[in-house]
Amino acid sequence: MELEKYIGVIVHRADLKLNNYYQKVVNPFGITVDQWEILVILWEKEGITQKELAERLYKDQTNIARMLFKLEKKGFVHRVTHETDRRSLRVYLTPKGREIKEDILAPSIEAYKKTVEGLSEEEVETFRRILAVMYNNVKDL
Amino acid sequence: MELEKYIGVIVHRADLKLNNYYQKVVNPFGITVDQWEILVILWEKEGITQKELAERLYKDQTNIARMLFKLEKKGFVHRVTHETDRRSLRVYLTPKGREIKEDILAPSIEAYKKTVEGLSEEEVETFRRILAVMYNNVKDL
DNA sequence: ACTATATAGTTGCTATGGCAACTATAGACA
DNA sequence: TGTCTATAGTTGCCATAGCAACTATATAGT
Repeated sequence: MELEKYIGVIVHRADLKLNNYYQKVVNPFGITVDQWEILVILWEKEGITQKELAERLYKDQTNIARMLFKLEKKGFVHRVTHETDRRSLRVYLTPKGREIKEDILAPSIEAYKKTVEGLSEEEVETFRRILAVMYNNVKDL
Repeated sequence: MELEKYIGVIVHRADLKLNNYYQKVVNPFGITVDQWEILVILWEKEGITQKELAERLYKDQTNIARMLFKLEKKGFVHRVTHETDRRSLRVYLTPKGREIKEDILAPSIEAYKKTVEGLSEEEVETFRRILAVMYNNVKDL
């Protein structure tokens, strides 16, 4: 069977190219794409714990912790021990972390538009639907 | 804009899950998914150079070299200096490398079927087409 | 109150990805 | 032939991903 027939192979290739492009978009802000994902969540709601962040982003708690450490080192976020559960850490934005929210929005939307260029709204929706089916097909295997 | 609206985000998540599943499929053979990709190419044609492998797989030559090093260490491939260009290395399968080709085919096809379960042939083709459009949209940006 | 178990987070290890710098060889051109 | 440039591959660095082992704290059950 040809390599490109496997869904995982072509999705992986697309993922790398997309990530590569998105990285260039957020590069001027001094963050990585994955760090940007964390910030997007925090712009919506601060004070959530690392575990909640991990669940919200479908990412490994280990890696969330490490990314937060880097974001903290760069001055975008800070972490505070949970008042009633000293095992947990609440994550908050610094002024610097809040500041870039508005600046990064336009380039982000621009990136989205470039990604779906030449495709109808309906095609994009179809894509999302099929991707979700595939995701659910393999997620618990 | 909501995080899940970004194509890169959802494709990345799907990629991780797919990779995770495919990894379990090839695990019993003692290889990783990316190493499997290399083997698939070699099963089709041996003696190509690392550079050709990288181009064929749309992967970084650096990483191809490292994966080949691991495959060599595990005894699946061996590398021979090109007869007329001593900068190049030709990659060949060992008997062990050829052996698993047949054994791995059935589980691979099974994995493909599970991935596209519940989708029509046409839907899968549509998905491939749209993914290709997105890929081409961002590949040179 | 005491013990056993569960949970939040961290550390260490190995995998790929991508980039820059480097070595060695090949090829082009004067 | 000698030099300059291009190319194949390697090494080093930093990014995320995922897993196992570990620490510290919280909670359930006795």
